[in-house]
Amino acid sequence: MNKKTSTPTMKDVAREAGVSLGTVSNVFNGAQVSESYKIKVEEAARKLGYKVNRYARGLKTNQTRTIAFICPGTDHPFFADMANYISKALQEQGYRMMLAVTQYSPDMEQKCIQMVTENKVDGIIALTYNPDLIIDENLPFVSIDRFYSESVPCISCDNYAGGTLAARKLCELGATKLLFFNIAPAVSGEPDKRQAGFESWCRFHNVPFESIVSSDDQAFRPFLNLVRDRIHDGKPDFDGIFCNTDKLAYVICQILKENGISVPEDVQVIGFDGINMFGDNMMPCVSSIVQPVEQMALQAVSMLLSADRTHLPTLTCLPVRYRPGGTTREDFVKEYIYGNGEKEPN
Amino acid sequence: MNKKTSTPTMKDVAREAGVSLGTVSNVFNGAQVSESYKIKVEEAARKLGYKVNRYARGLKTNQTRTIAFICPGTDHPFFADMANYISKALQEQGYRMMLAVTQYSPDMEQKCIQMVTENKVDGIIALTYNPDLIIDENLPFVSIDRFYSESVPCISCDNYAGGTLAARKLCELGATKLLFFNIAPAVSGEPDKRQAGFESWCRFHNVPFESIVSSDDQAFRPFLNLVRDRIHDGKPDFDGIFCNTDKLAYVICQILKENGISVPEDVQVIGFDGINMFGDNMMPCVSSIVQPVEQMALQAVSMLLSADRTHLPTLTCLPVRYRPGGTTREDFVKEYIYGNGEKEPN
DNA sequence: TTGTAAGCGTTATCAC
DNA sequence: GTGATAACGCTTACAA
Repeated sequence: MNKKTSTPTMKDVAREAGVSLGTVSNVFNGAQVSESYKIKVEEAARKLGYKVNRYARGLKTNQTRTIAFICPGTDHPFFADMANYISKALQEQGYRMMLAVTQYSPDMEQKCIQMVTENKVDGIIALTYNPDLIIDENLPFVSIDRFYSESVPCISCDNYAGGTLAARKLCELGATKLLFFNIAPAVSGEPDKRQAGFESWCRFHNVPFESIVSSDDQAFRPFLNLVRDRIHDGKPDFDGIFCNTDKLAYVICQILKENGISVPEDVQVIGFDGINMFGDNMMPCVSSIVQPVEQMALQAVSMLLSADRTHLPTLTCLPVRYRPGGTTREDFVKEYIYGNGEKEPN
Repeated sequence: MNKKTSTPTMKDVAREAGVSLGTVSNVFNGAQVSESYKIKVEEAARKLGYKVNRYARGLKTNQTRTIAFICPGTDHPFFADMANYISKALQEQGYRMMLAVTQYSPDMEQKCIQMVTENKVDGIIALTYNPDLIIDENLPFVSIDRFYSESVPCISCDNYAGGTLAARKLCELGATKLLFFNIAPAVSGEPDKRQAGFESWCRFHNVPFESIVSSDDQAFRPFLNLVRDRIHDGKPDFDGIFCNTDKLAYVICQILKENGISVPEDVQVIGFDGINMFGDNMMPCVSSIVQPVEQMALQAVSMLLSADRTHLPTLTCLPVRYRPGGTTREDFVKEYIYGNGEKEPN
């Protein structure tokens, strides 16, 4: 019985194989080692069940092949998807992902950065709301949806174009009097551009519109009241709504229906995000401008891991697309019922 | 200019404070240190911006205060919620969470275990499907929804009771001819008990029922065909369906509606999981038996971190509850529209 | 109390 | 090519 009952180390492997410690290290790091020694070492390692200790390695090499993803929480599908794609991309490149959730608390955001820094991650991808976040210049950092400074690359979808697209789509589908709905965010960020894009398109094309932004603490109630005020003789005085998020769009649809208005017959609604009901990329909950979450994740990872980080773009906007989801007047084929894209023979 | 441009170490703090290395360590570990020295050290640390290097600490102490959560992917809301609650619970206890996604691949599951083991996590919480998973007896492990062996505690909701509850609810709400729908899982697990509970209740109460389990590769198509076969003169020969998951329930509702059947008027549908549309615990997508995800997460964490792990229960089943979600005949108040539980004055 | 020094499991720099 | 040996930044006896 060995004196060591715990996990075997390189030393143990070296002893077992009858070679030196350095040789064992060379084998596992792909350095020049004669075939016979290599085999001896590999056999000894297998026999002992040796696993590299990445903490020891990290201490020595000063890189851990671990990156942190900081976000408010994976309860929201957008963050959940982002976490999923980032994690997948990292694993494929031999990296690990640490997940830190902040619940929208600015303090927690800073604490999470501190936490993962102590943990010697090689970089951070963060989706944060604290405008005064202190970011270590020496630690690779990529921000999603929020611009911090020239030295922190920011990834987002093309929010402005998304707003434009929403307005255009609504009009193409027959809407003539538009509304923009949003719940005011606590701090400004890239998503604010959705409204700007929407309004700009409407102005340019002389489409009448109105923007309603409620305060955060009022939740959805103001929209309920507004919708009711705008209904005369059972008909609303608007016929198209662009909501800043799918969640808001979903609730608005509920409100409309509860007030006797048909969606999409009377009023068409487009949201933003492209949320899928069960995360399988096939069941939209509303018609929406969908964010390219996977591309954003891949881009964030690639920029974070990029060898030369001195010439990174300050802001990267990835293209959005429109997807019907039943709240606009449009063929909306439920492919998930009928099978692989084949349309139901009727 | 210091020769060291990188992050300061305890040595730097010691030099700056004019004390020894051991004293600095004692300060940060709450050991007995005279007040004057303590202050000197803390000031030096602040001045230098010292942060503990957890890799060095972990190497020495053999514990990293990091645990791994392994699951198929956070794209599905159930896993996403689980990841969120586990992460939250861990952070509150000063632990970090590593997220590893497997995409339902048995190989990946094993690889992820290897990966996080190399990373010296203090424990693993896993939601896996590989029945032959090799689990290191020395590393604390808690399994969710799958029983492995006496030495691996398994957490799940009370699936059997959930099946029973679904059957009972459907009947209480007026259904008389029931159906159970499921897509056959690749491997058996705790969730299989849902069907058993459902059928047992029906038998005991002499309620006619039928169970339809389609094979995985057929997706939803078999259910579409079946529903159509069962409609005679526009009326189905069943009036209540219990689906093994919310996702299936959601699709079934779509299928029913597309075939001219009203939900919940003609047919009532109950799913399983308790998925919330935007992760905010208030927007159900179907009537459902809801899993106590937060309690399961807390339980998993507490059992994993438990000081005495020799007397842990083999299987822990947490209670489920029924929640109306619009697909059963029942008051379903959309609280998120009208405000904090106050019902709309009518 | 405070300082000194050994050692955690690696990698890396040397001689050989 | 291979084998000693010195770090990496920390904790922890043990000595002072």
